[in-house]
Amino acid sequence: MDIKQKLTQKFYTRDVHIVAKELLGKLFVRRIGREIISGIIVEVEAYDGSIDEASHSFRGKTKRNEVMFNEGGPLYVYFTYGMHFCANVVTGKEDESKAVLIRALQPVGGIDLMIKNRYNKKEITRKEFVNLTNGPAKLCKAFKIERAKNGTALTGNEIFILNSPKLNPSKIASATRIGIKKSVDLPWRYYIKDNLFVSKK
DNA sequence: CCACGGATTGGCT
DNA sequence: GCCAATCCGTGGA
Repeated sequence: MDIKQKLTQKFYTRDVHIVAKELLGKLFVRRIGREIISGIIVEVEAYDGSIDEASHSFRGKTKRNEVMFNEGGPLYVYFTYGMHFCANVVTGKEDESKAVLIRALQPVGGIDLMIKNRYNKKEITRKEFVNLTNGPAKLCKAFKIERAKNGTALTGNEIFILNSPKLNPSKIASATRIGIKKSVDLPWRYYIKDNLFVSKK
């Protein structure tokens, strides 16, 4: 079957909510030179520029959000709070401006390098391990994703996502999104139930 | 465990 | 000038 295959553009050009839910359980992979870092996607949020006031693209295209207006496939990386980067998977057709924020990963491969990237040390506590990738800016730090990665094609070999069987819907929960002040009631956050690395129930 | 506030840049009103 | 799709340390229960 198509286990362990890289997701293709066709996967990303579909509806943002379908893509968001199907991304759960898939392996997010980052190659840095010869090293590989990877983690299972366990929490995401959908943003829809056409009807969603919380979306960066709700008020139209700007220099900052222009990647969101591409056809599904690239990574949209934004800078916020003066110090953090967060990563989104752009979905849908050209000019739709819909994207999926990656909120949390369960570390799988390259964990030593993740720890170095995030804490700049070797030994960490159990609490620090749980905090390695359980938030959108935390995982970007661990995976070395910053401004220069904005627009990176997920069909390339630097940042990509590997396919895996679709999760049973009973394992997926939906809830309101975190950290926004507009469109607060939309239940567009999706996460894997009972996973240790989900940022918030 | 929870609540609160400071950090710190840059986008856009 | 305002404030953000966040994180972390502090202080109290």
